Amino acid sequence: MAEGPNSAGGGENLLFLTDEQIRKGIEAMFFAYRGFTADPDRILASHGYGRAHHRALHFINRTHGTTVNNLLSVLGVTKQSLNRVLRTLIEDGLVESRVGRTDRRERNLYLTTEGASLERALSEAQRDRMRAAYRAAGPQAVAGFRQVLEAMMDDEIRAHYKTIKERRT
Amino acid sequence: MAEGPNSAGGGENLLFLTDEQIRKGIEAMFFAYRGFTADPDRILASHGYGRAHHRALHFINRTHGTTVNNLLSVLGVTKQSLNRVLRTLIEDGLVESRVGRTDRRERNLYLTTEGASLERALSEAQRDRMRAAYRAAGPQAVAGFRQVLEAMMDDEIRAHYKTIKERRT
DNA sequence: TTGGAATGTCAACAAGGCTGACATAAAATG
DNA sequence: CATTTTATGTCAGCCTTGTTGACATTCCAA
Repeated sequence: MAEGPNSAGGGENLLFLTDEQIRKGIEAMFFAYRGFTADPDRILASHGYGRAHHRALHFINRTHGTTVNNLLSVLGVTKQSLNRVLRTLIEDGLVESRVGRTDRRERNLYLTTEGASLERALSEAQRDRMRAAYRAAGPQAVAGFRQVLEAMMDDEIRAHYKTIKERRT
Repeated sequence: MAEGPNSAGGGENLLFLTDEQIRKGIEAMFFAYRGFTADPDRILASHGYGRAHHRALHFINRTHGTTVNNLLSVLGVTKQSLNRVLRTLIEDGLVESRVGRTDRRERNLYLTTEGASLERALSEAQRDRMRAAYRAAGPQAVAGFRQVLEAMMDDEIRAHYKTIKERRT
């Protein structure tokens, strides 16, 4: 038969999975991620913040009152690293940290009015680009985009993502 | 009509572009990129290298004999930053830097046997995950994935990407 | 031949990861 | 009630990888 390296199994058509195709996908991912972060990065820089601050603001905004531990597992960083970022956000009055009601060891995190305002500016910039890309590619492409991205996540992380996915706000 | 915030024009159906959809896409991008880099990161760490080394190896491998300037514009970093990475790779015998024949200010970069070997290990790990994701999502999803990613790049970067795309090896 | 562009190097600094050690308070458990 | 575990914060030190600025070298073109 001599079908080449991608003829292995399952009865499905896997000929589209050439190394060349996949290599292009890798580079597309690399270049697209740069575009994806470019706009918020500019805003952040003008405020003296970095991407780490953006991520914290984003996830605090998405799940109001989340705990530090929760945030750690979503962001996948150490508490020391997150703490440095949180401390500056709290000092600058963008984030409020309240002692937990049921468990007073916990800290529940909320955006202040000012924090919500910066978060909105950042996510609007990012959404604008994403919206333009979606629009250019069309609904069917977007569905495929999401499918591939979801399949690319680590299992544990996919659980986080799905939690977010099912939430109704 | 009261169609909501996404009813603006063009005659196309843009109702799928809800802020909620787009927010999910943003988070998918964030989580997927982590998965995308996780496997090579582990290999790199065991060699005492970081992502910057991976990127350099990748693009030197793709365009043998590329110059430093060329690499700079693809990677989007300063020459000082790239130089530090290149220096360690050269010192460790993974990359060879030859003085340009026509212009002796230029340095043409090549992977050594050892460098090519590490590059292969890194890209194989990354391709394995990408292949699994592609396989799980199917050919149509992959096409959509690539369309959206391409639309998300900066214009200048898209030019780089397309150059790569059209190359026949 | 001289000035400017391209290239590379050195030094210093910052962001944001990491580990390790330690403190505190509160909850859970014996 | 005593002890252990959990959640959080903090200090110190290290690494990678980005940044600027200053400066040397090389080449090309006016």
